[in-house]
Amino acid sequence: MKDQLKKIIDSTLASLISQQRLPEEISSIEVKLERTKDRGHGDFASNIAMVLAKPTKMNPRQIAGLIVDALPPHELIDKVEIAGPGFINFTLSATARQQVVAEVLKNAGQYGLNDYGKGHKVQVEFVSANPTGPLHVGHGRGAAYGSVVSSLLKAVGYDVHREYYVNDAGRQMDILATSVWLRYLEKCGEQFTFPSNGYRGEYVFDIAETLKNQHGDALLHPAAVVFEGVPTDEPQGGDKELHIDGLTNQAKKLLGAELYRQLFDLGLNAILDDIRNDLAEFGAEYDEWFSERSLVESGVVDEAIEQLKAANMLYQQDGAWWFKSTEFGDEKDRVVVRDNGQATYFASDVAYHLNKFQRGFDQIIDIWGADHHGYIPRVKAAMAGLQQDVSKLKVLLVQFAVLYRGKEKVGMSTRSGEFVTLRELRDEVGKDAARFFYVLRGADQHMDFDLELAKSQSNDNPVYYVQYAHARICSVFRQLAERQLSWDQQVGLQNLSLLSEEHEQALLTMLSRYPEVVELAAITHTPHLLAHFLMDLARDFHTYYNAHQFMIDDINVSQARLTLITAVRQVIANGLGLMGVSAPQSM
RNA sequence: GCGCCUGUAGCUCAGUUGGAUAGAGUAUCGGUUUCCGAAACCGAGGGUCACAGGUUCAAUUCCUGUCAGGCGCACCA
Repeated sequence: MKDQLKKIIDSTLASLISQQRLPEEISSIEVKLERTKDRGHGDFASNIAMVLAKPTKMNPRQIAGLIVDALPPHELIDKVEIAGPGFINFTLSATARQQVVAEVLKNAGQYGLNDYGKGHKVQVEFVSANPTGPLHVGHGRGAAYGSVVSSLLKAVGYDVHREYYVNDAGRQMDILATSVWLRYLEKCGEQFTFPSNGYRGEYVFDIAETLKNQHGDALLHPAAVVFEGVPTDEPQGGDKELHIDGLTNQAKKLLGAELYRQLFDLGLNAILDDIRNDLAEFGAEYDEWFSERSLVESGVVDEAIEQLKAANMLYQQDGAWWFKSTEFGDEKDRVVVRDNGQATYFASDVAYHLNKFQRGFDQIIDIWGADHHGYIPRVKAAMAGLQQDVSKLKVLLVQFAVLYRGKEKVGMSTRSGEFVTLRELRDEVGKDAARFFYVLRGADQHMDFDLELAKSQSNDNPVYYVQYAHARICSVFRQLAERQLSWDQQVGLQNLSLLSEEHEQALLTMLSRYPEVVELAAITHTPHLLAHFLMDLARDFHTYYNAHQFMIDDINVSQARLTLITAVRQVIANGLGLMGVSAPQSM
């Protein structure tokens, strides 16, 4: 609808230019057409006359008059008016307004989709939490946001590849393996103080239990031997990092490479399986789980480092290899290989991103927690240094959700084991409410997540409001059957002109706005626009429901109304579907 | 100290990338059911859009500065 109107304006402008009534150079100016906020201003408004005022040195209202006079009569347009400082307001014809109903019903589940991004491959990486423990509610926001952004991009025609980057290499995983081993030793009867920097969560005990069941005493070493020569822990006046690293080295030495790997993999797989399962149940689907270790072990990380060296992007200092990221606007240069010869996390991230570029995506979207924002310049710098087109890489930051329990702020730390897991949240609030709640706010908005509110099955939760609208419409049709009445779509479509109530007009407008909302939400990566649209649509429906009846004696009006609400139900279902939220028949 | 994000109704947040009289939910107060689901609807009050400048036909929106909050500034991930 909007596109059709735009074309009409464009061609009118073109003809005015060819008649030399408007100067040539304005042809590059893009016509902007917006939905009006106020029904009194018609359906669409264009500010084109005001934009043209300056370059043409003419009065905006005068230009508007020129355009309006040149506008050919069109069946879609009922009325064109000049208003305010020079807005051109378009009011659609009744036929134009009604045609959306047939369109919705014809396209059904496809209504709202388009091929804006057709032929473009886009990769979306999200969550990518370290597999050192279960996902917590902080990850939930990234999961909900990432999966809805992916769905939206798919809806507007992109070829979307959803990916989870598994950090299954590196020091944190060693610490997890060490933690599991120590809990195992405890279960074998050894006594010692658990390291302050180890993972203390309940799940570590579970994995240790499995380890004991599978391997018996095979990994048992006396505590005295294990702790021999290990630097003291922080509470004893030492350094917690050196302490835990020392224990990891002991594990590797005492167990040997083979057994250590088995221990390591047991922890990794247990947690990764849990994360996979958790995300699947949360409705966050992935096309690929990309292993960091595979990059390391296949030599891709070393290759990337060599490429940087070859490009003269590295230099050696204090025994470490540094990347000249300051040359690309970063605050300081970054270490790629430590003085102990180990590659940093950054090194494998460079390799991973290089790999993404090499896979030929037109767009690469990274969705990160806001705490990683300092990372953006160095990753972009590395890609620039490796001659990649950095404009393809877009990093979207998801701000933190600050947890509250009523008025009480809830602290979170994976290490200490004190956190609310995503699974707990899902168990108590349900997938639908959790997803809707997360996506309700813009990603760059700091969000207050009140667990009490989300857990309470109260009506404060907006998802019920939208779902209820859907269920209510389903209920109307159940009533219809009960009363042994029928609905004939064709009769309804033929009588749409009888939908003259203001509430009905408002619903027609909402239905036709839906594709515009989906497209905008997709392109700007702002799924909350869709959530808000659905709440608005649900509100318009509830208002309509309370004001008018659908099963009435006037058959033609009745059929038209039933047809209208069928279209409303379809759009709600489509929108909720994109959000990964169910559209229940009853609730 | 530097960088990123944020500041809009008592509270939680929208505001169509610069448009017309700044909107919802919630809370408060008042109303609605012999009628398809009251998890709903209708109405009322509630604002110096943090503050000060600037850009222009037009600024909550863009720029600069100040103030306040969150996050980040490792040879950690």
